[in-house]
Amino acid sequence: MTDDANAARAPSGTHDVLWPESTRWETLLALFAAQVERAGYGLAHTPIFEEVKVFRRGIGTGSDVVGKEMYEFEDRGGRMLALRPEGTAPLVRAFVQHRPALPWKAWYATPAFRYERPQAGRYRQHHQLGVEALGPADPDLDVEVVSLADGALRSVGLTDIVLKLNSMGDALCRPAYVERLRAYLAERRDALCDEHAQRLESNPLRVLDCKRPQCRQATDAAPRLVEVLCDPCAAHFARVRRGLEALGVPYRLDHRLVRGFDYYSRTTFEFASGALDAAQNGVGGGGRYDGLVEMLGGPPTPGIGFGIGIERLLLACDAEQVFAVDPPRLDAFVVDVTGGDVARDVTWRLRQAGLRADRAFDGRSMKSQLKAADRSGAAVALLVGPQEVSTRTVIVKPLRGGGDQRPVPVAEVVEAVRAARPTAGGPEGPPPTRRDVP
RNA sequence: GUGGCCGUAGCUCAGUUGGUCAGAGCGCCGGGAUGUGGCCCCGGAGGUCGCGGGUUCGAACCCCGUCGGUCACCCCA
Repeated sequence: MTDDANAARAPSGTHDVLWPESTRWETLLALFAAQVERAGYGLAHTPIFEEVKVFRRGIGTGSDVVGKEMYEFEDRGGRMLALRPEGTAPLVRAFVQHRPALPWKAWYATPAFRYERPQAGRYRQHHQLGVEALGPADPDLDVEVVSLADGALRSVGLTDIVLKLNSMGDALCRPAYVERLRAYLAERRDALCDEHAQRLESNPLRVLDCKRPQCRQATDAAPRLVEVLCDPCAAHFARVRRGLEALGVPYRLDHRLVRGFDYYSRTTFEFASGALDAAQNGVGGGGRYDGLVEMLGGPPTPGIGFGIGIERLLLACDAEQVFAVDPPRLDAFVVDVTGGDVARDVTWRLRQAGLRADRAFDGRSMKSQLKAADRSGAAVALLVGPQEVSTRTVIVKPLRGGGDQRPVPVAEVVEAVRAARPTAGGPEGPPPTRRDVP
């Protein structure tokens, strides 16, 4: 990029998604929507910003996301607001506010904002696809949600992904475990990295997912939460595991999986792409949050959900060389060298008939217009010169594949173009061509 | 927030130890007799070398600052 110093540009950490890349996004959204709606989830839109307390109470002030990464601001009325850093808390807030009938299953596609230093796969505005299911404490709901996330990732062709699974216990068994872990680690404080020696008191769980070798060593033999779950949590977790196995969803138990938000309880999970060697290889994650609704002022209501990062999912697709999506092509491109009346009328007519049609502007030469027709990817070019005008015809010239050009009466143009279309779609036009999408 | 690397035409990049160093490929625009794209040929537009300051007789090349990008840490999608 060699912009002038004063040329406008997207803010640091944000990015534009322009055509044709945007067709991948569209296709992804459509695939995702089809899968989760098939499972009874309905689309929910909530505001892009919320009162700060929605996130503070739900995610927890101890997390980095809330502590130092939120886009907070005070509006003109003195309200403290924040751009959403994730998707769960806003949806739970909406639940608390509207109290829809249970079970309530919703999905969303939304931007999320975090003030972090940008790097590969990490943006200040990124986008997430996700679902939330409120009401049932049933472990089969966990199975449903995890398998939906797994299915969403696999539906775009990803295969090199690992599902990591853990249980964080509940308010009964976790506190006891945390104390035990703290005591265990306290004896080995010197073996920990500086940072976690510090954080030992405030949040010993986080030491478990430290990547530094010394911390890994110190925690290898540490007591594991899954081994000391209370009976109900253990039974829940066992049922979840059995369900995933029954559905053929492969997973790997990971006792170090301690997700960053305070609201998680019991089942937590994360998907990592093996194709991404960057530090940001997590393409999605989620978990159960049985206390969150109460934290936001609602009645005790269990819940579980997941979020998938769109940018990271697409990066993983690039790395695995899957989910290449062809942008939709035009059915016809009108080339008119007689002043444009025919281009104007014929193009309009084709569009009215549900066909994809475009044309050249500014009265360019035939060569120029044909080049544009070629670049557009249109199936046929419709040529109009003085002779065609006088005979009220249009030359239909195939641009792709074989076939000779032939004159067609203007009155029959729509049918001629429809017949020349590469795909036999409905009157609304062909669907986007998808490659590598099962 | 901390650190490493980078910043030359729309894109990908060349630019020797500072002195025709402002270039190439692709893309874009135009042309290749008599209305017809893709291949090929010819021509053209387009950059105050991110920005500001400094060193020097002279800087795209050196120094400082700044902005942006990128990678890593932290954390996460």
